[in-house]
Amino acid sequence: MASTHPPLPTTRTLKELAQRSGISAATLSRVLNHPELVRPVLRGKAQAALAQAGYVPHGAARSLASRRTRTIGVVVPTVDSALFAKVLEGLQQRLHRTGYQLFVANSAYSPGREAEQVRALVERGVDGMALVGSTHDAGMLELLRARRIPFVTTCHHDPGAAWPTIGWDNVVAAERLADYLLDIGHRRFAVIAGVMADNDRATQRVQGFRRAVERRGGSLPTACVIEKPYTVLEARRAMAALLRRPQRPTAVLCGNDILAFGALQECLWQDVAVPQQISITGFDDIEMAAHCRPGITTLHVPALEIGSLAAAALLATIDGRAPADGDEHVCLELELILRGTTAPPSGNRPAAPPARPPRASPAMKENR
Amino acid sequence: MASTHPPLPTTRTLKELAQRSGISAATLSRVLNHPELVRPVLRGKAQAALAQAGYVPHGAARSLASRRTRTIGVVVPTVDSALFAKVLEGLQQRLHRTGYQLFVANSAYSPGREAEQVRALVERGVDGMALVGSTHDAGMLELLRARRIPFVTTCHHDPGAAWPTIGWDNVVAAERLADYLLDIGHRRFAVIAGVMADNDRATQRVQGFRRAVERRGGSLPTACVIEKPYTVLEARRAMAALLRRPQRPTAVLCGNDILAFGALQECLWQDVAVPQQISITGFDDIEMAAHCRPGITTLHVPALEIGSLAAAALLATIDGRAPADGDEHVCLELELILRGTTAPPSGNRPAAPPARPPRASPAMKENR
DNA sequence: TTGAAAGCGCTAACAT
DNA sequence: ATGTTAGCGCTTTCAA
Repeated sequence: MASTHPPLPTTRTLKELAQRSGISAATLSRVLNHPELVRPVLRGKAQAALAQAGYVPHGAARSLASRRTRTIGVVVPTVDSALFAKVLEGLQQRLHRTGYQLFVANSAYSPGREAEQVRALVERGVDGMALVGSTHDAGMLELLRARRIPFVTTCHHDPGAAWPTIGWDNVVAAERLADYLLDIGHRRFAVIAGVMADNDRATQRVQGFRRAVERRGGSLPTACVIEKPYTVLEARRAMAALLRRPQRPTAVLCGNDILAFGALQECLWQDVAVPQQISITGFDDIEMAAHCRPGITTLHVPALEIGSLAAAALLATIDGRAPADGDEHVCLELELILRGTTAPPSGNRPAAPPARPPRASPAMKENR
Repeated sequence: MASTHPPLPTTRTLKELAQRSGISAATLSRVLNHPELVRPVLRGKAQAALAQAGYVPHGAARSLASRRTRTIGVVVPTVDSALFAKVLEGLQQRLHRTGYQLFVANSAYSPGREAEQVRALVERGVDGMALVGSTHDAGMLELLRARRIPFVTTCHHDPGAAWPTIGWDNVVAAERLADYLLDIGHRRFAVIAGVMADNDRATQRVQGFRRAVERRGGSLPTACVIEKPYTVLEARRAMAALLRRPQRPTAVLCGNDILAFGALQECLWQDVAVPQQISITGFDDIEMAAHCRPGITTLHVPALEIGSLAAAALLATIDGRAPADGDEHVCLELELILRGTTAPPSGNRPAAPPARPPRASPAMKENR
């Protein structure tokens, strides 16, 4: 199976290449890094020599001498999430175009684990880091500060942070969702939230829901907030539990679209009509939300854009440019996407609800 | 906002630490890398000094001297896929436990782009690489070979490959799915496939479908194979087109669960009963497949396991151990998961189909 | 068992 | 504009 191969080409280093090409290693290096400093004729020769030798720079040596690695680290809670995956794509797109590579690690929603991963990446010499949210280990932040490693945090908004943040205000966004449900007449809510411990985004969303309800004189007792990991299965279990309650909520606010999808499917399996008997909302607007029947009412998070803005902010800081003015704390407005999972509570409506969800499927037109 | 900070600790390097601790840099280095070579007393002192100084090794210097980076690279078609995300998680789990970090790049399903990314990662000095499938740029493979960089390929099966492969046989698996539909009486098929150009997995799945059909004397004309990018929207469009045909297929084989989900939702939106009027199958068994109504009949791909097996194979090769015997070409058997999207074609059944999909929801029991 | 010293391959001052 | 030279911070012989 393993065939014999020709011997390895012997020209691996610049020094060797310098000797056999008659061009000094310094010039060769310049051609690689600052070609404009080398006269076109020589540059051409050098490039030919480099190409002909199939020269591949030695990153470690390069980094040791230049003190940069052209490498960025990112730690997300998990890569197995439609949202964070898109953020990663956004980061990659921007970074790869600029010749950077991306270390990806996951924190599993634990600040301690995040700190470990960050440290491992700092050891690898990353030129910058992207993180998620506001909840971080103090020692980790101190390490980043002491080492002067630029970093940004994403998917949240924190105008007080001493570093750039790229995201949105989870409290305000969640509030808007609840406000909408209140506007159309709902008063009896339940929440299927993500696990809130160490998760500022999940916590803030619940805060937003609660604030909206209380502002209208209602309340959201903790018994009405079910915390669940972000899986479809767990969301179904939570919804199943809610449906068993003597007094069912008329609307269920979910911590994200995965939870909303699970909640919705459980209703469908139990022949509970959505939105006639119960309304459901999500958060993130992942692809599925637009296409399932009924479509999920949610807030659109421009995840790709957030990734690419984060990359841009990082690159700017690395290059010594301060992030463009007013860009230190990008706070995006999330669009409210009304779909089929929400309607006024049935008590509020004059006639019997239609037997089936609406047939119209506008999502076929657009792509989000 | 930017407060003044205490000056940076001055002890950054081993040399400095050596001077102020009275322990030589060599010993300090040994304590870090081969602690068993240092007598316990000295080792203790050294560790104390290291810890107290908050010493963080300099990866580039380390790599330059030791010729390893404790870094692995992986290039997947896209990170924004439930399947590849899980493979990445599997890789991370195993790798992080061993002190490796992961570079993640995406090929966007293009071998040329994959080659670029691999080269960039080789420049970064990765100790090993994980790739997807069998379709690769020849120059890229040559680079990996010349540099003696261990690599594995995943999500396919190729017993002829000169490197370890971890995955399953897409032809055989697809065949099994089609066989099942044939067994329950289907004869009129359509396929919603992934884009096959440069995608061996997508191509082989269609081959498998076709082989099964032809083996029973049927045929799968190219007009019945619609190629689409792996998005829910595109799958819906494909299914909409199929539903418009004068002679509808009784079963639609989809290239993966995302396509199957889209196909299913389009049927639901159009009030086409699944599986009574049309059967649908997926591939991968992503979480959603178990929970939507009806559940999607599919093949279960143990993505997490594949990631972790790939990591194990890589680590074994890096450590100079050959992958355990028989492990060079791991070919996993995929379990066929029968759910609600498949049933015998209606012509084959005695009575009228039930008006609604089945209520039973076994997926609540297990987690996949 | 420990320390001294020689690089690892490159970049960036510094000379020319 | 190009070449010479001195490190970058660590690991790893080698000698003691």
